Amino acid sequence: MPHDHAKGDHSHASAGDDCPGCATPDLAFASHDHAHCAADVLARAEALAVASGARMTPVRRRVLEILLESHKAMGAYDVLQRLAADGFGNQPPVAYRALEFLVEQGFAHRIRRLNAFAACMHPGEVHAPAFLICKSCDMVAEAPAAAVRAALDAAAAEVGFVVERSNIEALGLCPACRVGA
Amino acid sequence: MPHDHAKGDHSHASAGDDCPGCATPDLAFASHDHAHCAADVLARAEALAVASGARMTPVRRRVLEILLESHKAMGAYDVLQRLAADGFGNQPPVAYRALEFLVEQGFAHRIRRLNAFAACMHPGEVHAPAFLICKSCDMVAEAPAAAVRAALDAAAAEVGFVVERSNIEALGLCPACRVGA
DNA sequence: TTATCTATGTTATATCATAACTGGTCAACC
DNA sequence: GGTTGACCAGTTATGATATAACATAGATAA
Repeated sequence: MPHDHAKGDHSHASAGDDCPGCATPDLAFASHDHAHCAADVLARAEALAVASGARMTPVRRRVLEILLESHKAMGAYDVLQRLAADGFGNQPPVAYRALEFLVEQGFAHRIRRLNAFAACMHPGEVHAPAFLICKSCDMVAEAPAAAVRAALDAAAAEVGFVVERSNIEALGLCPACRVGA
Repeated sequence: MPHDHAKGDHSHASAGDDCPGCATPDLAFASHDHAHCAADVLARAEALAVASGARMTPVRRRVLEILLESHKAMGAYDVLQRLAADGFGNQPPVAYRALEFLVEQGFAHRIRRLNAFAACMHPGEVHAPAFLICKSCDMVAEAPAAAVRAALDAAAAEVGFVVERSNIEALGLCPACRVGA
């Protein structure tokens, strides 16, 4: 098993078991079959939605698909433009509501540093990611950050503060861009 | 010595040595003589600016004073309103430029989660703070987060990512509000 | 003292986000 | 079948945050 999932090994909706997300936690920065990667994540999200009773409507699905097209974060208005081109509404709330749903369900993440959103590459897995944002190619990866969260909780506990939610984002250079520049 | 400063023990511009910032890293959440606290931080920032050749102009000083009035983060437009009331310009760039200067100098921090700014309570000390944001009283404390940063650097390094800047913010309940609620 | 640099002020606009209301769809229930 | 209630999508309108670009004025350095 490539890595531990907090909920045990997840089951893939698609056939086969060469899930890129399992093979590489730093998926975004690794070269991979992105079509497979995106389809796999989408399928997993769909399955989770069915399981939890959350309604994966056409707009919501389309927004997730759009986010999954690349490992970059997208602004709500960029998403909106794409939606409008596909015949969906073209007013901000359409995009924001779908994005909010995806974030709530854990199918997408909000990257505060960029005022943008990125598809979650590990839907259904309990993960507390740190976001690694490459300033050169704009790609965003989710790094496993259990240790970081633990350190943060400890630092907070030291002053009597109880952490409820946190965002941990790092700006820097991904492996590929570090070599290039 | 209350705690270690990376640059050695700082010297206080004000007399005495009962610097609240030294006594309590979780300054914001501890009850303290805030007038003293603010004056001390301001004096330290002024001294640092002189030392580094950075120009602490009237607007910039005033913005820092405003931020120092409480341990809460303030939006740029709130700051602007205060500036305008004091006879400074009342257009957004006036506030944004002063805030940008303060952040660059390390005299203030940007809290991305709040789209707001808070005075740095440890100017001149090398520190990599995590921000603890109380969702009840809105106060923001800087927790010493060297360990958190180290964990983040390590998690990033594992996938070949080099961290340049990072923001670590936690939302939760401060000691006082935790008791109250 | 002139040239240069930096800071402030202003106008205008870009970008990000949400409130409030309208109408449509679907399932549960009578 | 019709009604109800929940939820979703669409729209209008506005609010909140942030920056580009240019004009003016003050400090610094030659």
